[in-house]
Amino acid sequence: MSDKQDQRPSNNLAEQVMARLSADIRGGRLAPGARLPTEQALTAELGVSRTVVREAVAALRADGLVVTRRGSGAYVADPAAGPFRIAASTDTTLDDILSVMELRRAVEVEAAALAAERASRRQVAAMRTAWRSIDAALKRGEGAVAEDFTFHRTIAEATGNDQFPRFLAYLGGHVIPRQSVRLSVDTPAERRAYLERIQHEHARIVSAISDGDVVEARRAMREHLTRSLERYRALAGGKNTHSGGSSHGRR
Amino acid sequence: MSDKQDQRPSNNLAEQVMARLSADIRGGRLAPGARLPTEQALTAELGVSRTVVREAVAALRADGLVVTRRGSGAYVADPAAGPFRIAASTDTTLDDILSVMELRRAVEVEAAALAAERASRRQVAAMRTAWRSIDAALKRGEGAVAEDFTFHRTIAEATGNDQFPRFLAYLGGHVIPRQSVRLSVDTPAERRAYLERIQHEHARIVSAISDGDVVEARRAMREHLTRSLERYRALAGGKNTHSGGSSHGRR
DNA sequence: TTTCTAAAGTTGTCTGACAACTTTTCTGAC
DNA sequence: GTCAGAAAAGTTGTCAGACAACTTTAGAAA
Repeated sequence: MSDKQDQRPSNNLAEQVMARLSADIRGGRLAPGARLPTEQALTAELGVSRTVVREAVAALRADGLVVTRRGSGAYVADPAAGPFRIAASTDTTLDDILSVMELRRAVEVEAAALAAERASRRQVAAMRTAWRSIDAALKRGEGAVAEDFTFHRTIAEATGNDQFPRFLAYLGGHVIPRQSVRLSVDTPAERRAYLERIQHEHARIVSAISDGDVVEARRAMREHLTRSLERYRALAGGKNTHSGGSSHGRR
Repeated sequence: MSDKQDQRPSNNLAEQVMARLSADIRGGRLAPGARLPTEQALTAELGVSRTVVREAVAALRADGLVVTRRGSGAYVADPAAGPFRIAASTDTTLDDILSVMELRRAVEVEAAALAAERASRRQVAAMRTAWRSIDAALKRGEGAVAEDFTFHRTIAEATGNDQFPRFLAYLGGHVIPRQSVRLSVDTPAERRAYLERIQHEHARIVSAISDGDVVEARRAMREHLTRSLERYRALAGGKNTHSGGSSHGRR
């Protein structure tokens, strides 16, 4: 339930066919391992040319939903495991961004802890270099969003687990671009104070990681990202205590 | 660096063309917003038919890497944000699974904390129901992997943040299937003892969430998943202290 | 300079054909 | 009756050509 698809008419026939087949697969009407109708059958059933059907199947194959075997047919992929993606359409609300930021916080807090356990001297040095880059950008009066992202990436890389930087990079594309909005609402003085506090938080994170202090690294990163979240939440109007929306009285 | 692609010859021309274009985009040779070569140009340059080129572009469009405008051309999508996916090819190593499990732990530990803050009475009841389903399955002598997954999903849903269950569902497809391996190496007695301990851990997690005890919920979930990780790590031969592989002496 | 029109360029769709490969069916020997 | 091999049918992969729908550019006219 609640898949939130882009359900526009899509003047593209191939996309319509793809949406149809994709729904059949995710809806369970086509079980994993089952064979799709032949291209000929689909052209007849849907009233489109084979070109369109083939492009639709190519798209499904790119999403990992089906595999094709020449001479045999197209089959639903085993774990029906399409890629993970975040809506990222035009109707992204502030609540959507908060949801993604919470997910990001979960990953980065743990990344800081793992980095404190595992970071090499060289990786810690990379963090300090990234920190100084932010400082330099701030002194130039810039927002330093790219430098900030690089800083967080160096921590993710220090986990020794490639999934962390990869996932962070993915999330970054969905959160970072809007940070300019956040910064633009303040006066220059407020903004400068804010950015300096951020840098101080960054420094504490690096210190903890450098010391191998897992607990403190986690705490510092959590505080850093939680403040970022709170700031966003305030922007949302303060009426939501969390991204869920609907209230539910417990206790 | 270190992208770890499936670089098999791939007897499918369209996939080769797609890989080529995909690399051009991710490698920055085609900047966001830039126009791709026309289909005609690609057919000439790559020596393939227009059918092949069109299928490749359709695949890229499905991945969100390009958008096409009829009569105008194909353009690199703005945030160049393809979907997040985990390798999941045939050559998945134990280290790969450990990497994913660490990412999962990061997300689920935070999910338990958020659930402790936000879960409604109904959602807590759903957790207890899922817990009893595991119990019933164990009494029937089953492995209860599906029930276990449902249990964890109820917690993710109780965060009120849709990203958590969605991401967990995605990761589940890459980790859960292999749990059968884990269970098959034990004697029935060992296995039973293990599963009962798991259930005890589950119960502590639910209690903490039900009490609204954020710290304890986090701790219980972390302990639960860390033990799972350690078990896997032992299987890997114990020679790796973490998934990174290469050693790097610090301190 | 501005505006309208025509032309060229580009993607979207259809049709037909053949190659490469897999699955099924048929045939013949035992 | 059973099995092995060959033939046939079925299916995806690739190529080629054509036209429709739409966009961009170039040119003509005011």
